[in-house]
Amino acid sequence: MEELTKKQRAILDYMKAHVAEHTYWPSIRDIQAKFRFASTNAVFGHLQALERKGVLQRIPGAARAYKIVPEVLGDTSETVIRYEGPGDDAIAFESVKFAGSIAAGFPDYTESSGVLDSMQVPLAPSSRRRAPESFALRVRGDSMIDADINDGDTVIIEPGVPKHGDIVAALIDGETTLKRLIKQGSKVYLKAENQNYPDLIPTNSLTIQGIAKSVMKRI
Amino acid sequence: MEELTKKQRAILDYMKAHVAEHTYWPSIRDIQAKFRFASTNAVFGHLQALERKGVLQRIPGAARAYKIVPEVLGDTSETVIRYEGPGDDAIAFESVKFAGSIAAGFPDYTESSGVLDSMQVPLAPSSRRRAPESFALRVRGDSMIDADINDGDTVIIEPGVPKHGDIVAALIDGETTLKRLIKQGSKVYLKAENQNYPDLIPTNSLTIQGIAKSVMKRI
DNA sequence: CTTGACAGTGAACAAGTTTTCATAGAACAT
DNA sequence: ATGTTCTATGAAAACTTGTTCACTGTCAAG
Repeated sequence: MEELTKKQRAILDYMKAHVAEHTYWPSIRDIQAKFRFASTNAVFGHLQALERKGVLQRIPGAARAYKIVPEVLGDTSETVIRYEGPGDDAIAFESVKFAGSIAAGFPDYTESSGVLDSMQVPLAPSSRRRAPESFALRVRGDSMIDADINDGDTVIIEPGVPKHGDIVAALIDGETTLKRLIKQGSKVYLKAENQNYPDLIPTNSLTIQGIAKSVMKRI
Repeated sequence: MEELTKKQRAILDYMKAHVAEHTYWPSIRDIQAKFRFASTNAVFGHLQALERKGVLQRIPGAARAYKIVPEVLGDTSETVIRYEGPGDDAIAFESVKFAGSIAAGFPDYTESSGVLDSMQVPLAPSSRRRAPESFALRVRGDSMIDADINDGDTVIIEPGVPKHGDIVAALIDGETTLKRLIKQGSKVYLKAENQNYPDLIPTNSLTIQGIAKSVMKRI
C-alpha cells in the first residue's frame, strides 16, 4: 500500500475518532475546521488521496458517508476493518460487538493527543449515557509473544484510561499496534513484548484506543 | 420508555442495520425508498417520534447524523445464565454473543445418549430455524491446566459433533465438566489434562454440549 | 358525531455538503 | 531550468438532505 503523508494520516485518524465518538462521519467542513484549512478543497484533495491510496472509500455524492477499506467479511453486523501497519507488525482489525448494540464502524474512543498525561476519559458523563463498548481485535504479528499474545489471537479491548504497564491498542503516528504502555515520568512510549522489536516512541500523535483486557485463542 | 409502533421499530431496525452494513447512516430518502414512502415527510414524522420517545437522537442540521440511545428495557442481548455445577469442577455459564444475534438460554443442543457413536447433530431443521450459537463457559477448577486452560478462563463452546481429541463440555453422569474426549474403538471416555485427575468413564449417559473452540483469558 | 392522535401525500424551500474550476507556491527529481 | 507532485486558496456550482407547509385519510376514544 502506498504510503500516506502525515496530514493524510492525521485526517484519517480524525475521521476514525469522529466516528467512534459520534457514531457518524464528519463532513468535509468538520475536517476543514479541525485542521484550520481555509478551503474545503484542501480536505477534498486529501480525501481523494486517501481514496486513491486505498485506505478510504467514499460514497459519491452522499454526505458523511465513508468506508474504511477493505471490507471483505461484510455480512451485516460484522464491520471489518483492515489496517495495514508497517511490515510484520501489522494488525488486522475486526470490529466485533458484544451485547448487540450498534457499532458505527471504527472503535476509537480517544482524541488524538500528543501528550498522554493530558489524555482524559473521552466519555464525559454529560455527553454519554453509558459505558463505551468493548471490541475485539485480531492480532497479526508476533510483537507480543512474551505476553502470550500470538498471531491469530483475538484481544478484547475496552476503552478507558490506561495505566503504566497496561497492554493497549494504540494509534501511534497513524499506525495501529498492540503494545505495552510505558510511562516514565513525562515520557511515554510503547514497548513490544518481544526482544526483537524496538520501543515505539511517539513522534506525532498517540491515541489509545483501549486497554487489552482479555485474549482469546483458538484451541 | 414509551412504546414504539411497528413501523417505528422497523425503521429503527433498518437504520441500525444500515449502519452496521455500511458504517454510515441512511438519509431520510434512503429510508423513504426502503419503505416505499411517497413522501419524505412520512419518514420525517417517524424520526420525530423516535426522537420524542427517546430511542434516537438526531443531530440538528447534520446529514446522516444520528445517535442511538441504548435501550434499557427488554434488551435481550446480555442474557447471563449462571449454572451451578456440582463440586469443584463446577462451571459457571455466561452466555456471550458475537455479532449481535439473540442469545437463547441454556445451550442444550444434544440429546442424551449413552452411545456416542450414535449421536447426531441434534438440530432438526424443523425445530430450529437457525444455526446454533456459540456460548461461553467460565472454567472452574484446574483439570485442564496442561491444555493451558486455567481456573477463571472462559471457553467458547460451539455445538457440533465432536471428534477424537476435541476438548468438549460434557454432561457426564449428571455432572458438567470440561475434558478432552477420547475415542478408543468402541470405548469412549473423558480425559483431564491434569495428571492428578483420573479419566472419567461414563457409566450412565454422556451428553456432549459442545466443542471448545476458543479460550479467553483475562490479561 | 366529534375530537384528537397517528400516518401519509405532494410540493417546495433552505441549509448542508460535495464537487468542480481556476490559480499558485514549495519541494523535489530530471 | 523545467516539469511534476503535493498542498493549499478562493469562489462558485451542483447536488444532497433535512425541514416546513398545506392537506387528506384512518381509527379509536369520549
